[in-house]
Amino acid sequence: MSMSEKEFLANYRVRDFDAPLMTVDMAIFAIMENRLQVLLIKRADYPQKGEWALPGGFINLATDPTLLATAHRKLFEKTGISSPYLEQVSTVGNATRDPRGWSVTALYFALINFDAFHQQESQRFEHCEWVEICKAKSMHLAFDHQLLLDAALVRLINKTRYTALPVSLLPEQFTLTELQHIYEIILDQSLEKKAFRRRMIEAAAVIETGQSKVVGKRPAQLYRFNQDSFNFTFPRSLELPRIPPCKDDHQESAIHLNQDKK
Amino acid sequence: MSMSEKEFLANYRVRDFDAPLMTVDMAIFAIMENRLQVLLIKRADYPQKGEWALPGGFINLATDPTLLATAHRKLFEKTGISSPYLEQVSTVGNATRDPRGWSVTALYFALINFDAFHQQESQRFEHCEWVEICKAKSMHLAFDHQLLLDAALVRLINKTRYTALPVSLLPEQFTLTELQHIYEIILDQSLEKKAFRRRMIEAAAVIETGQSKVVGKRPAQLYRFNQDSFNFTFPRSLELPRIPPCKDDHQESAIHLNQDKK
DNA sequence: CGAATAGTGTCTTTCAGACAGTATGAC
DNA sequence: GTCATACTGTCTGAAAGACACTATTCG
Repeated sequence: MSMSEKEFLANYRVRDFDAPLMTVDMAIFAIMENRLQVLLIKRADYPQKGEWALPGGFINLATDPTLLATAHRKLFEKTGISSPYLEQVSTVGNATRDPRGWSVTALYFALINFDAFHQQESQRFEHCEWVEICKAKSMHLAFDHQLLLDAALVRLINKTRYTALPVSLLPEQFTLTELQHIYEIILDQSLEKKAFRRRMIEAAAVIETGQSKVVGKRPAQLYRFNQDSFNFTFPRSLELPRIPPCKDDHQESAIHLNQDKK
Repeated sequence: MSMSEKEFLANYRVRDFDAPLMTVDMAIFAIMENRLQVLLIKRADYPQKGEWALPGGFINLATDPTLLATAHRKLFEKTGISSPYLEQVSTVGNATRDPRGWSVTALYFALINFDAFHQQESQRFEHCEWVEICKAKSMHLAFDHQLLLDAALVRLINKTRYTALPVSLLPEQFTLTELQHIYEIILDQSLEKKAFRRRMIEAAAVIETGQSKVVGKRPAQLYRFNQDSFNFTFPRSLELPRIPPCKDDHQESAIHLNQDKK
């Protein structure tokens, strides 16, 4: 009752209280072979040994200053990359997701350039593999990692519609055609070239570097991401593909419906 | 090595490992007296006894099935409300935010109708108070709760620009003028009446109930939220207030700039 | 030259902002 | 009638979509 804050803290023993397990899990995305891929590991230890899972693990209370630092550490351990795009997606906690007991995981997602990964891969002994999204979606993953992967994907797809986030999947310099291609892969939808370029350039999301790159026939201008627009969002989202007008029948009634709106 | 998953789990002792403290904190918002307010409590116990803080606390591993359930329980304990708008904002964890040690908190934000709160207030013994946002922002709050409050506010303000979220601050039925007023309070910006109504009605975010309500002179149509559009987002955000054109001087050059764009 | 890729001109469409107008009811 | 509040008509403007067009390089 008359204890001071100092006394309270001196007598406080964290271990005296039940606490849930706390982990950090990572959905690490990259583009390779024209597909969006996610890095999965094959669990080397119990529980769920041998199952495919998102990389992740415990916070190192001694060395990780923050939760974000834990995520950076995990990412670096798996990919050798130290400055990726990294964002918290959500935190899931319940009594049943881990057989060891009540457990909470903070899910982060990272976007990396696959070339940067490939070069620095070396010091891994845990088996890990890049898996195409459509395949990963149909796999059985450990714990509730299928749900986590889904949440990360939804976030990526949503943000692709109104930000320049996907630049983080490309190297420093890129052509607008390459960038558009990445958008199309993520959204699984083709985009209008002119509208895409106008949007990127007029909002100054990307900046011309002056250099150019020859891939096919005509050389293409190289662009880089405008760091000023790190938290930039476009004033409108990219639209969903239009419902192709049903030409078989009912076309007239559809037109009537549209006119009713006016 | 040759241990089975069953054996592993039988020998696993959660307490054998260091774990951070894990809490859930709540930013509970309501509108009263034409102001956005947040519910703060005066901490009854150490640490930070006597300081103002966001309501929150530990997960009850025995009774809370999920993290969201913990948030619901906390909210109910403080407000008596069981079906509010409740959403996870973010999770903050680091070694320094709590003097007891490495600690993680999952922040949720809730929107409630103040009338619903008021009626059911009774069984509280911990001192709690509604505080206007501008005042709360200038107060000293326990731990990093000032940062948490800020994160929740940013989320609320952002979502107000592109969703119908603020309906959760009103009773079941409301007039469009009332709803617009709530938007204006949150955004601290006046909105165009016609544009606001068109947006809400044409997107079917709200539905006419047929009933009407007399407040001032002419009776106003009552609307209710369209549950179908729970996860609905408007195709565009409400715009920021235009920069009022500087009439003192430089007006001509401003006009030139506009024309240059064409 | 043709083929292929890079990049532009310009019209339409959608939806928010502006603002003046009309409608309804209390007094 | 006036006044206040509810509600509408309709023009402007910003930014996305559609699509035909030109430009540059390779062979």
